[in-house]
Amino acid sequence: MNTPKRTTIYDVAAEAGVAASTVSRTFSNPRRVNAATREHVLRVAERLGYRPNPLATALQSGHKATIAMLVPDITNPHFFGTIRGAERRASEAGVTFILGNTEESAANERNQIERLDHSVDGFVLAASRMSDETTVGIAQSHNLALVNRQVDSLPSVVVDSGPGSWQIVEHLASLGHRSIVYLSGPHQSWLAGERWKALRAAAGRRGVAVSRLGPFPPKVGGGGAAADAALVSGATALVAHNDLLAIGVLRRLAERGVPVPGRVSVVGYDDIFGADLCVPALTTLAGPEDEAGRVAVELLLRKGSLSADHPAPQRVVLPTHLVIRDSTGPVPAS
Amino acid sequence: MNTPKRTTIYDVAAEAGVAASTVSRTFSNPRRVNAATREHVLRVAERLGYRPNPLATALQSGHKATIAMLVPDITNPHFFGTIRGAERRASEAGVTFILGNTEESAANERNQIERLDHSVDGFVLAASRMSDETTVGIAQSHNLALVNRQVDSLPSVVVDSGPGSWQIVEHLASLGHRSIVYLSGPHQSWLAGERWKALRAAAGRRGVAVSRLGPFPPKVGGGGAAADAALVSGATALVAHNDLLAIGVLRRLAERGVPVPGRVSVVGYDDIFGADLCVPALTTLAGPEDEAGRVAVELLLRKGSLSADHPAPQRVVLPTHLVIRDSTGPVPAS
DNA sequence: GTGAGGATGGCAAGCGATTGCCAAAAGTTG
DNA sequence: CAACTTTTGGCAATCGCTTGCCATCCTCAC
Repeated sequence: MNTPKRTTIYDVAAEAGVAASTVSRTFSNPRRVNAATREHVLRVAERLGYRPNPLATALQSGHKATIAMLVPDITNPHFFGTIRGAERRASEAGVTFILGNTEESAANERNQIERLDHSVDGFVLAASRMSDETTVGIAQSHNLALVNRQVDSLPSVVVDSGPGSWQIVEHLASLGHRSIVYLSGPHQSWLAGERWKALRAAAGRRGVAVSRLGPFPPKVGGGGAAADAALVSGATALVAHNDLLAIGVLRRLAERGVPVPGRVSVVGYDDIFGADLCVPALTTLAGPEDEAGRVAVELLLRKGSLSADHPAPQRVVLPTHLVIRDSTGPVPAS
Repeated sequence: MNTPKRTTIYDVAAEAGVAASTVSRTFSNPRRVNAATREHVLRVAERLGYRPNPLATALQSGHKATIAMLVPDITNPHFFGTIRGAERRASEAGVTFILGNTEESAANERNQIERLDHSVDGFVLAASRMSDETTVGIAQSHNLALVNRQVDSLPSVVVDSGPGSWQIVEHLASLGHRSIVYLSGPHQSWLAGERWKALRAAAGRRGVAVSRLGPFPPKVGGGGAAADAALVSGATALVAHNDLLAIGVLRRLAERGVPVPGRVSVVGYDDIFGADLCVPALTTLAGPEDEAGRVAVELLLRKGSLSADHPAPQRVVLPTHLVIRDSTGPVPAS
């Protein structure tokens, strides 16, 4: 509010009897100044309570020490792991962390990027809703790291749905299920597409029938319609696009008196907080979401210091594992 | 990465045939420039894809259009609601939102404030761990809005534990409980203290015995020790410092074969996601956490434009309500 | 026709750092 | 001791925008 005139390099310089440039170098390029002088300047700076002004630094040098993470829906617990991991890594690196919500809209996503453009060194885009072309276009002039999305050779980290989906199918098949229904999430979601593709492929190889219903809103509330639709399909195993939806399905099934896993088995994706609290506890594909956040930031930071000898941007794939709880069981005898 | 030379007011000025100051005013103080000129400048700016650089603006004018929110533990679902609300409100106001984790440490909190000092217009401090004195000190030179903490007359918003705790006691008493145990959270937590005080007062007025155990870590993992300790106390009703702890307690109780609410009743605070998923579903004191986040940001923004005619900084208290689910029931006959 | 006053645009001085360039000082070498 | 290289510190320009102050130019009233 009241600005008590923060101390600047000039104040320090005057007090220490050196030029401002020397003070600046003391902080930004210490080896450029004599050890004795440096010590002295540091001492004076300390005494005066000097703090470099990141804005001024950024304006001149372009180095902002700030990154932004954009998520489609900050409400969705699924993202909290990723947010957490990203914030942690950023904080460790002394980089300030901006969080933005894109409300599931590609346009909104673009806008935020525009807005923040000048203020950050790069963006972590979680489950981006933008098209491949748009993304590539933006990557031309911005540092990007994608989470749960792959576009060309842009740096990305995904929690692997391929093997995971295979595990799900394997698990269900080994319980005797011959027919699976996939309750899909939003169609603009790349991840939703990947999960479906992987699931279908796995089912094909295992000789299990699989069909897709939806899209359903990936929230608990979406579970009602999803469960009802699944029930008429006659499938004995339901795989939901994510845990939220799965929990909603479980709830609806309970309402309708359909025993789980007695009559149908239910599987989710993500292993969010709460997946082991519901009844029956949810069998779900767990992935290292925190890790995904960390790695994404890592990629961004690394890219910043990219030079000729550095390897090209990377695609990281993180392993998943199936957490088997109580919502899956042997196929009913009938 | 590669900087494609962003367009500046000078580019726009040159192209439009006016001075840079005119371009600047067109954006920052439109009424200061002739309507026709303004239109023209806007058109040119649009065509050139000009975006004001917030850093330069902030450096000169001091107006950063950015706020930071600091939470003690980004891992705790309790804060999700508040974070969400705050981000939303900030976004609505066109203010960028920085999120920081303080790892439950007052020192860390101070550091972050120092670091971000130059970059933001103000801070939302959620469940701050800093002492009253420190907080007041910082408030001298920084814009603060407190969530779930009250210090002097600093702007704050709290989810009211007083009436809430009263409701809890009332509910339990009406079920016949005569003896309550409070399973407390971290002692540095202001909120923990408030809850205990309110609970004790309410119990006193209602003639119910109440005692405090703990502190326990306010996480699911803390529930084990808490449940065990509570059991030996012989109380029939347990009130946990928050839902995480309550859920942990529920879990431990189940392990030990203690029927809930058959033998003991359990109540939590916060109504986090998952509170209605566990078995038995948790009776808990729900508060408008999102709202708290919104209001905190609101207070901050309002304070920014504080002038003589404005009212003094405010203390907002948000109402709670008790959500009665399945973890509370009549006191056992024995 | 003249002067007052408001509207409008431009000039230039910052905001607080970074950094290329230069010169003085110090260190090396034969 | 001369000639040269390396260190070290200072000068001043610059990043992109804001804003106080001044000069015009219009309007309007008398």
